[in-house]
Amino acid sequence: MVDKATQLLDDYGIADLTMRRLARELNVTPGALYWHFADKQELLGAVADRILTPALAEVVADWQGRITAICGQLRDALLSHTDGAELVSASFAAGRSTAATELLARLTDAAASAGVAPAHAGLAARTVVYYVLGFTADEQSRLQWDAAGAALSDGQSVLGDDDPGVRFAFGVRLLIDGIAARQPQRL
Amino acid sequence: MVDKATQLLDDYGIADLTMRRLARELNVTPGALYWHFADKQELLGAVADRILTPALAEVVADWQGRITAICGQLRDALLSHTDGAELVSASFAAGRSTAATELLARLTDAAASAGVAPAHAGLAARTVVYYVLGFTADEQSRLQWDAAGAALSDGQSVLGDDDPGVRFAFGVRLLIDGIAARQPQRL
DNA sequence: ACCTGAACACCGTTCAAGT
DNA sequence: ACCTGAACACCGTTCAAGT
Repeated sequence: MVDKATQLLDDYGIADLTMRRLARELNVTPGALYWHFADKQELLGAVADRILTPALAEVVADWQGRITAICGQLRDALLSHTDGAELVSASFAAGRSTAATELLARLTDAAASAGVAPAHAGLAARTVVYYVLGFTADEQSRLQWDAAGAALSDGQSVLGDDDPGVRFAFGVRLLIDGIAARQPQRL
Repeated sequence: MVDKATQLLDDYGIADLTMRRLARELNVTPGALYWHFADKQELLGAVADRILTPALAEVVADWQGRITAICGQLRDALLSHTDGAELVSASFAAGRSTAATELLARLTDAAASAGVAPAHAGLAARTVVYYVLGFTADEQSRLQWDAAGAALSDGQSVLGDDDPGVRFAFGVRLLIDGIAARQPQRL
């Protein structure tokens, strides 16, 4: 069920991931889905959890390394599925992905390790998540847009400032520096 | 047309801001709307622009002051309309709000003033926008959720750490410190 | 220039009834 | 326990034809 939904997402995108279409693909009536899921959001949350599973690999490192790793794994996971960033963003906002909640908890932990006051660590973590989701949704929509169209004009650069990975890392470092400045005092 | 759409948004929320409903409210046929707007996204972009107009008030200050002001004005504008953050987020992501683009340009300017390399100023600006949209969408959904329900349980605090304004400012400062760290060298 | 009528191709959700 | 049939109340978009 979640398998077929994920496959539908990958093959046709989030706009075509409808309850009716999923039912058709499973050779059941639309109503049948409502015995397994309370509503569409719950189904999407389950798909989000599936997408996020690879991003839950544990990492042993200092707090900067943990944040960098989680951000990178999260972005990779989102980019691995058509409209992945958009779907996970929606499920995260609706609070219907437990995996997203777990990821947030780990970032909160890392922020606390950085010396951010307990009351603020969760805020710092959310700031990071908003960035990764926003950046990746943006990247993915451009990516998918010119995948279906121009055969990438390429432009000038050889290796650098317009590589999405490099651009992504810029923001991650910005956030890490901002978090570092949240320590009670610099040592 | 955009007036009625905005009114519909304020009164019933984004889910009920449909082309058919807007047409009904204007005493026209759904098809009539497509003489004025190419599609629904264009209409939503126009509503987004309307919402964002108050956030375009110019501010004279140093770069930190400009970023803080733009973020605050943006959040206020979003909170002034039902589902404002969600609607503007969608229009921004789809690149169909010119006001959002203008706001991004101003943040890019401020980041450049901060000494961020020209190639990176736009990235820093996007990071800020992702934060404001993410934070405010989150805040607004909670706000609207317990506006329709429990008469706010209130909890413990008297003035502080769980005031959304204070929480919002935390992230803004984090971002500003991160941007400051992007300067070629500290003076 | 601006709108209607009517259609096309869909949605999410509910729920009595069946097996 | 799990699903069907059938309905309810909708969607966005197009386009010939009218005024």
